[in-house]
Amino acid sequence: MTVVAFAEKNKAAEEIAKILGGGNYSRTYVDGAAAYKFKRNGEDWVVAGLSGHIMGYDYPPEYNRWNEVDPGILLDVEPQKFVTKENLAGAIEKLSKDAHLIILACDYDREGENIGFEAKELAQRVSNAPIKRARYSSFSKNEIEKAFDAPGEPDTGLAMAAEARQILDLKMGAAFTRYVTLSVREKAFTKEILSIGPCQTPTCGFVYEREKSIREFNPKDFWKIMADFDTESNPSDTEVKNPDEKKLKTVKSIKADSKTDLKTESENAFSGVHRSGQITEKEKADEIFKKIKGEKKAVVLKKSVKEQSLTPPVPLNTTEFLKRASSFLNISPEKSLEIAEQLYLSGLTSYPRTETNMYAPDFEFVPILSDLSKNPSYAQTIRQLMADCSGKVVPKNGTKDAKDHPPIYPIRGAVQADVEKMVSLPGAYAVYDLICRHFIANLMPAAIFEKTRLEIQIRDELFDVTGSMKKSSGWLLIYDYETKKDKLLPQIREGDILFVKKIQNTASKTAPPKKLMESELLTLMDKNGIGTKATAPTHIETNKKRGYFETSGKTISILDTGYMLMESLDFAVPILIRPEIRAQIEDLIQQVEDGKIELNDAVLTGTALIKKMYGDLTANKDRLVQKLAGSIKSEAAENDKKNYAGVCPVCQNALRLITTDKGRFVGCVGYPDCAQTYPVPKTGTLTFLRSKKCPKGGIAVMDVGKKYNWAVGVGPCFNCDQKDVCDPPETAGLCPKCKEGQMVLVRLSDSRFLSCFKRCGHTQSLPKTGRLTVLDKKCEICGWNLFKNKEQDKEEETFCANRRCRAIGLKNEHQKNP
DNA sequence: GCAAGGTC
Repeated sequence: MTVVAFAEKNKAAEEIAKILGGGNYSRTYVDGAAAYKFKRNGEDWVVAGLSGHIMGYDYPPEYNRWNEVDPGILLDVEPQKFVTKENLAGAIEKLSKDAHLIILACDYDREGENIGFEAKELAQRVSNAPIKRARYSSFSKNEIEKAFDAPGEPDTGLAMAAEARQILDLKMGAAFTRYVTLSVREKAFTKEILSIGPCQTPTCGFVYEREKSIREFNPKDFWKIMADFDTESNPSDTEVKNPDEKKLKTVKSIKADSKTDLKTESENAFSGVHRSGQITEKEKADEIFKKIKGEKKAVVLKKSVKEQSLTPPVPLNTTEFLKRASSFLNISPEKSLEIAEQLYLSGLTSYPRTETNMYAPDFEFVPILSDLSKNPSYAQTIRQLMADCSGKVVPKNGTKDAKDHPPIYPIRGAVQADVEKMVSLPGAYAVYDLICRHFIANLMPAAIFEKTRLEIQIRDELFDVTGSMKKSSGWLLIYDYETKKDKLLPQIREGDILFVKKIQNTASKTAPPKKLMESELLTLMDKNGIGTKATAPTHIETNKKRGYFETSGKTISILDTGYMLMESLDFAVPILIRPEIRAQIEDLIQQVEDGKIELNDAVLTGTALIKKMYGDLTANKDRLVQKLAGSIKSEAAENDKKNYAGVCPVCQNALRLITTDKGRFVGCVGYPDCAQTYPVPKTGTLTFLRSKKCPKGGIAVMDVGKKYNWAVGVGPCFNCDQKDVCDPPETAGLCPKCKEGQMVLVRLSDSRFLSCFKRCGHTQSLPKTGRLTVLDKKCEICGWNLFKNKEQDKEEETFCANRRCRAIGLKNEHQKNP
């Protein structure tokens, strides 16, 4: 007879075995699941490590044929629970058979309780043994022993809360996703899925809101009055009263200047901003400027110097870690989490999925610090830290204690080569290094800055000047991801007279909001309870995969499909793109967790809520489909490089070259809702010239049969009065046949010749090889432009290409005297 | 083929 315990993951199972077995345990495998055996108080114990959920919800197979099932039906059908990991299910049954006591020992949270219940359900198929629950939130010996010595009862409410979430998420996701996807496919051919979900959609909503405020932004004019001051009348005059002070200042200034601020002419020069800051009325700015513009002197009215301390960052939880990896290392949340997972599995850092940002009171920092000293990049700082606090380090803790896992911290010290050997993902060392530096920085003293403020008066107008100088690096010594540059000011006292070097009144416009950064999105998701510590990166990836938004570096840009989907939903079911949707479902789930309502009631109420939204969505089908089908067709057209013409001025969808049996034209993909078309020439191969922009506002410029250009919506380029500006032709001279058109140089891929621009048909040959250019000089005999040709290994040749001219034997003449 | 949540 045995005590069998199930932990949520392999590592946890091993930790538990290590503690309860007093260091003596052995590992076996049962159906692929690692199980750790040991003896405890004379009893046999087995702790098996699971791998997250073993079961999942899905619709019965007959509802999985999209084309045969009305998506709305899915809201009246209950999803069923299936085993998704057969081998683990088998392992649970095998182990449970011989158990006289079964202990659920998954993570102490909602999903952990639920995973435990999955194991419980499987165990009960083969065993009548009592099933208990061990609750622990760290792997301290004390806590683990307590949890397993006196295990409690499983918490049905907590487990059923997760159950409610799974059912409602699936119902909503499946019904909405199928409805939108199938509706759009009625109008636009696409294999892509347009998905909707209670986490992914509000995530996209955040990006949409920012994009909308950028698009709707109205820049406003403002004026700003700036003054440049100097303590000396002539900055090049280096006469110094106190040589020591001067030397010191110079050193400081060079430090700042060499990095960034090369504008400063001397260390005695600095600039200030008029007290009014951004002045919105031009008259007011002009009036101030007029009053002081000739002034040469200013007086320092007030000076204040304050010390400001910048405390170190609190310990890393998952969200904070992902944000910093994105901002500092430019690594996406998904990749960062993957790297952190590998670092964790290699024993280099702690468990990466945690909400907690404070250490347990008995956390031992010193052994880790001394191990980290192995890495020479940290050794010096750690030695200093230990010396300064005489071995008693104190963390700067955060305030979140989710009782799940400790913050992310380094477990072992290692140098770059070792880390890269253990985790062969790009960025692995950068992530490890960030975790180590963050850990050390957290234990270090605050950084101290000296902030100086000056109030300077020109006549009776006030200017503000600020300066800042780092007095003590503190934790910034090891955490130099965001270096703040010093802004140095010369030594100045109240009452000093300054020289005014320049006063400027500059007109500018207010800038639109910036695009959303990935780290900002993570903050928004965290704040609004979208996803969990472990899933935020997945929701971002889902949106990228669906083509709703994309990231370039750290910034996120919405794509057309994403914008149109959000815009349509914002109109039809506004709650769907906002965090409220998650909040409402979460509220129901919480009631299940608290035992206030039953699982069934939560599913019923939640389903009713989803049905209401589904009704609002279907009522606005036309609008939704029109916008989305348009954007999907546009995207396809844009990818069809050969035929893409540009953006339709009427409906903003794509214009493309359409060829039918009856002819060809440029038309809008929004057809039949938008019937915008433009004619194109009937004959000749059409090629879009992407580098050419029509100065008369043509949609695009195309090359027609390598003969002439055509601007879509404008007409043939040779009739255009902008022709010379836009596309100066390489002309030789008047056509000797029709005497109307110019002979232009036609360059084809494999040949070149002169052709009449009026297309009378007259052509004339040119040298077949060599680098050919049309010169500005004219032939004195016939008035044609002269040509220059340089063939490899030959002398450069200048000549008149006019056959008639050459026919009368003057070629040599031209050559001699071009 | 649809969601979100675990974890490898």
